[in-house]
Amino acid sequence: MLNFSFNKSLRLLDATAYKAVFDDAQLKVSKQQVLYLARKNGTTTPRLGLVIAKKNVRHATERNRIKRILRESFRLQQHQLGGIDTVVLARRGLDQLDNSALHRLFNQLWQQLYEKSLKAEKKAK
RNA sequence: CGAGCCAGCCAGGCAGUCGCUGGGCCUUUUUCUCUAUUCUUUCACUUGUGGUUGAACGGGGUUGGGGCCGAGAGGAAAGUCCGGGCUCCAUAGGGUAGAACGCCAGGUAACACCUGGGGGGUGCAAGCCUACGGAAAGUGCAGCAGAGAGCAGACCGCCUAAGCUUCCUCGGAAGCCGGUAAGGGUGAAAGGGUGGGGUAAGAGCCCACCGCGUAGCUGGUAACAGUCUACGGCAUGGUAAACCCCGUUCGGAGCAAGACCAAAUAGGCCCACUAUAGGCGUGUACCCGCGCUGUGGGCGGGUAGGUUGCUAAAGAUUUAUGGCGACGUAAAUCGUAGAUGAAUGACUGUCCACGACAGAACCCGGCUUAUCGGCUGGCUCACUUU
Repeated sequence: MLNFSFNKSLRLLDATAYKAVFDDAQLKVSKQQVLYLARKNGTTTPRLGLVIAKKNVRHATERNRIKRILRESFRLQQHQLGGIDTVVLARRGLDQLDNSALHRLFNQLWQQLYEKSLKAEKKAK
């Protein structure tokens, strides 16, 4: 039985961790409303960081909703990803989507990210 | 039943699966650590004590894993517009400047809030609105229209008594000099209103009533009110969310406040050691040469980071009691989010009225703004029926 919990070890916890991803984004996946930046973290578990700017998503309730659904989708996909640190940035218009559309969007992007990371590994070899 | 007014309450429910945050309890050698007892190693001597080495078996704390239990956004959590608590800094006292407030009384920790009362406005009414001190200290401002807009003003109209001139039928007529704020007209506003007297025509010019002002009296804690009394012929147009004047209040900065612990790197201070030394690198090794460089320890400030502040509170509910009321007092009961790259959820099913506005960030009291609907109570008006 896999463990689908989502505790602090699966999050980016401070500015240095965020900065590492921003400065060395090996993998990028994006759609009109979101951008994923990611890099290897040298461990076997993935970690997630969120940047939902007030500028792009006006209301606090909408920001909370997006973050919750993002974390939920990450929680369910975590075993596919391996040791990757990811920062997700919201763009304008993300708050226009409803919950099910958000789920679809995020799952699609996690899939793309996973495939890209496999390719990158093959190249390295 | 229709239209409307006021006050208060609710903010999708239920079930299943998977999660998040911080509590409580249990469990697990998972980490580090403290410690009782027993045995053991070795040393000292005052010969059974103390130190020391290791082990066994307990107990506690801490960290990690697992399990169970119960808790977990709002009426506005929002805007950050007021007021306070709390924290640090400053502070003899007074004044100036500046800001806020502005009918009266009360409530409160305090307020720009609330309650009660008064004045004004508005609605048939229940009610609602009210920035409601001073224009009789000074300065300023006011489009268009209009003759004139603040020591008023003759455009039309009205008058021709007095004075002058001319004519004359000696009654008067015309003109000049003028008079006049009743009427028309302009304007948001034209310097009290109505009636009478008066007059050439008029005019607070005089009178009555109404209104206004001042002083008194009466009622009221007061704002204020009065069908009361006296006096004043009437003066003082508007604007103070224009400057201003008067009265009252106000020290500053904020939880990124403040307190504590505290890496790495750089720098500071102190102490010890060392100057033909030592360390590192290098010439194949030694001797020796060359290049680079003081070494070790401690202290304090302080950054990242962590802990705390951090939720028990001017607290809620109920009852009693004082008060018209806001609210106060007393007793009993309850113990109600505390995150920090930031939790309080996601999915599925189901029911219905088909779910609005919207997310705590030190904490309270207000105000303001947003809001799908639903429910409860009280009241007003209109209609119908009896």
